[in-house]
Amino acid sequence: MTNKDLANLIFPDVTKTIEDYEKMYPKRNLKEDAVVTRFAPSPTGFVHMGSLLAAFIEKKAAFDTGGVFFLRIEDTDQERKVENGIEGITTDLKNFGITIDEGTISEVEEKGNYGPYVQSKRKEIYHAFIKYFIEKGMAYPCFCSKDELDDIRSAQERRKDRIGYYGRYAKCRKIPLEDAYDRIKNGENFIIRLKSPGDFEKKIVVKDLVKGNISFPENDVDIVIMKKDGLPTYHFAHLVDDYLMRTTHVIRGDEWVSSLPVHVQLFSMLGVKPPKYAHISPIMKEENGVKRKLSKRKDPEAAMSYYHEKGIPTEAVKLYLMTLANTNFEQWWDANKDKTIDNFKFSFNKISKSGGLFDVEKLMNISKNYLSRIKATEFYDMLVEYTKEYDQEFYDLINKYKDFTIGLLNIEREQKKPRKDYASFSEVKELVWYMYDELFEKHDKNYEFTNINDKDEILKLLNAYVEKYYDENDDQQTWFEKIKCLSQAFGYAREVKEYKESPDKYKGHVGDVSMVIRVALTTKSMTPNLYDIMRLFKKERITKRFKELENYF
RNA sequence: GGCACGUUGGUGAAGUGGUUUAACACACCGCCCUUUCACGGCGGCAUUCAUGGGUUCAAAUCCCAUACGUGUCACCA
Repeated sequence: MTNKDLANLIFPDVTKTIEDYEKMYPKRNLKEDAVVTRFAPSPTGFVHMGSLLAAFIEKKAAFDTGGVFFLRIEDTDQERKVENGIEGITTDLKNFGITIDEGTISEVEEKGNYGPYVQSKRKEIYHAFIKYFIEKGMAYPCFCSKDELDDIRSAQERRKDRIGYYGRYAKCRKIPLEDAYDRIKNGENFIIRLKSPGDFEKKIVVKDLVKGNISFPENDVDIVIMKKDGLPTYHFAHLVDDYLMRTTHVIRGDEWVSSLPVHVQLFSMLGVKPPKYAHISPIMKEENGVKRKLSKRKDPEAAMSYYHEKGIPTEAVKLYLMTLANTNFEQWWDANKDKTIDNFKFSFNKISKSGGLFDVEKLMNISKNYLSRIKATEFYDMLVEYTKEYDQEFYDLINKYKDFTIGLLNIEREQKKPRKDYASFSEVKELVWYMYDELFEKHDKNYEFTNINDKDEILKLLNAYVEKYYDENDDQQTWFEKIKCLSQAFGYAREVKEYKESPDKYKGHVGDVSMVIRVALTTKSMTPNLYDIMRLFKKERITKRFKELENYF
């Protein structure tokens, strides 16, 4: 009786060897420093912001080095599986603009030469590897029931011993080959465990690209590598898949760091080089003074759809994730205002070691910056997309007045320091409603007059202005010069300075007069550049607004 | 409880033994300003890097201990 006999009994149908698979999936033909990464989620629903950050980093690392980024579905836990789970992942990635080079593309399709990319379809590959482990005496069947395992655990707790199936507690490890053979032959239930060669007293040092060198005791736990349903556990699937798919960098959440001793052990038992590891910290959220992991269930901002509905451009979310991914990105972006994320070189050692708080405020600020830097036409196109889905009325308006809207969005945009009005598409309408007559008519109006608020004075000023001064063809300088003249004619100072020097001589100053015009047209005391607004309005609408004010009084 | 990692302002953080009287950004506060792009401008905001000890001429940076936080210890990933 040999290990081989046992292996053949357990896997009578496995014909391919691991060498066959190594040949089927050869080392990728890429540049020396090209990085091969993978996003490997379980199909349990939408993609969480933390996973998205990982996917984003994985994509970026591969993109920067001319490598490959692929999507693998980890569905070895058949119980957690969710209906259309794969679809949820692929569409979330697509909506977020992360394209995959290889892997699963829908519930039923995939592309690339290293598949299948869905773990439940790789059973026979895993079996070949598990068979190999058994043949080599590196794994063995375990017949322990749930109750027996519980007993072991409570014994360990009682003795204040380490928890786990190892050393003298690993009782199935000692079952003679013949006995194991017979029990399996008799149809007894079993799973496969790793025969760990590790020694807990010895230390190993594992290099992590984010956390640096981490030292652990060697793993001596005989972990389960194949479950009762015949599917491998995460650890074993990780070994087989990332070896065969030739992954160079495993980027994942830091809940995996404590498994590192198991993983490096697995790779060394197979006799192959492990990938490089980068463990990223989770995104945190603060609530009632307590920090906790951003939760898929409790926090709406963990889902992509949240940003989509709010009309926060995906590019802004990406920029924010980039600042979380590489702490030096923000400064780089500030110094390279015309560049995009693609121009930025990602580096592993600039990933933050500890988990940062998810700061929506900061995200909004980044969004403002982003939206202020793009072309008005780009902004317009995205606004059309957004309103099409969420605001039919505004959608119709901006389509009807396309050039006008673009002109409006372009106010104070093409300059060194563009105006930063908008953080999201959902707030545009509330900021510019007064620009559209259709919205202006039905909107609640609260004219925010300030220093000059006498009804008659206001109407006199406005009348004189349209009749004697305003000309829609004036350039900005002439236009303002005329307001100064108007001010002078009504006893207001031409310059603010003059007024400040001798306030008794004047009723106010040119700023006060400008304000009257601004408020009369828009009802608001704070608007973008008044000259530009008036250019867009033209004389007709200006007179109309002034008239409406008369009725309002 | 074992193992591992982390701890710089309200927040994200720079910083890797001396140019740090701790960068930058967000938030906050003050002042100015309504044609200086006011969703701006200027200024302020940690005598101190969790705490205590040690090494050193010199420490946020190195070492030790303590506290706190996080992860993990499944036939879940």
